[in-house]
Amino acid sequence: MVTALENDPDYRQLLRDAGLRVTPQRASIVTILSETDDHPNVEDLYEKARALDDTVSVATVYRTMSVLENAGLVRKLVMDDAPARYEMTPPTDHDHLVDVDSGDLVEIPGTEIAELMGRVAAELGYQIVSHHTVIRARKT
Amino acid sequence: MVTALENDPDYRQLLRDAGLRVTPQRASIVTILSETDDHPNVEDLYEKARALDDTVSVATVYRTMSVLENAGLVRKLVMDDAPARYEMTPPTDHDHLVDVDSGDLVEIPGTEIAELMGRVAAELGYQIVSHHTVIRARKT
DNA sequence: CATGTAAATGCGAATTATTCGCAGATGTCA
DNA sequence: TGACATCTGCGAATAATTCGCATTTACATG
Repeated sequence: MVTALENDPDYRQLLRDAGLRVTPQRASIVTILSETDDHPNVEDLYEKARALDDTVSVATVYRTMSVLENAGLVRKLVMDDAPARYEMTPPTDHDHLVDVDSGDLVEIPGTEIAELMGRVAAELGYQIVSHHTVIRARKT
Repeated sequence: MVTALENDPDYRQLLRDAGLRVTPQRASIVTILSETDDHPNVEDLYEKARALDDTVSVATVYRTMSVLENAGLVRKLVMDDAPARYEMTPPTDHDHLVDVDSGDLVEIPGTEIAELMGRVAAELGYQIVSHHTVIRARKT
């Protein structure tokens, strides 16, 4: 069930804090993205957003995701052979594992990976902006 | 300088061992990929392959990379916002770091990351098929 | 609240990377 | 030396994403 937009001042504020205008389209998209547990691609978002607000266009979904990614509110997950998926930037970092047989996307909990990467980047004289790991694996 | 194809039975054997036919196009492409230190995309490969053998077509470069990737001879590096790049599957594993300012692609040496991922995947009941990490970072 | 203005939107066309279909060429193996 | 499955080039087709532009709209300011 999707919460009525009027009851979600949170997301509106999130947008404002990022210096972005709060449009109904953006509100719908962010609401959907916040309330889902999976990692939708643009098509998913477009369809669900349309159900809330039938003025949303695909182009706007793309533009919104780009803008949100830039603002650091959203993370883009680039897949090997499928359209990109998105998730709200998670409070606790995690990486992803794709089940090559079923296509499932599993979150890898914990910060071990992130910590190691930070250390490794530091050794090379770099500071991490973002990192993205996708493991392709098969159930044992 | 590019070594004459006739002097590179290595790559030809590599293809045969993978059950693939050795065509001049594939030989050119594999030679180029083996002798380069950077991580070319299809366009790079196409241009360089043309210099060796002007019958090579883009479609064949794509097909060859796909076939080589499937055979595990080549690794595809999926970038966020640019065409995929390729490298020969390295004897010692490594991951990649993109300098967000210059666009440079730096190899991360060592097996620490790979080991950690193997462990983490195992904990989730999976066995790694491949993993791919791209760190986006900025010089400190 | 009226309103000027930059920012955002929808639409469809354009781009970009990649794949496909097919007819002809060519490795490989008997 | 065939036979034939595999490859190839070509150009057309797809799929994902971006762009151009005319119109609308959020929102700061008076």
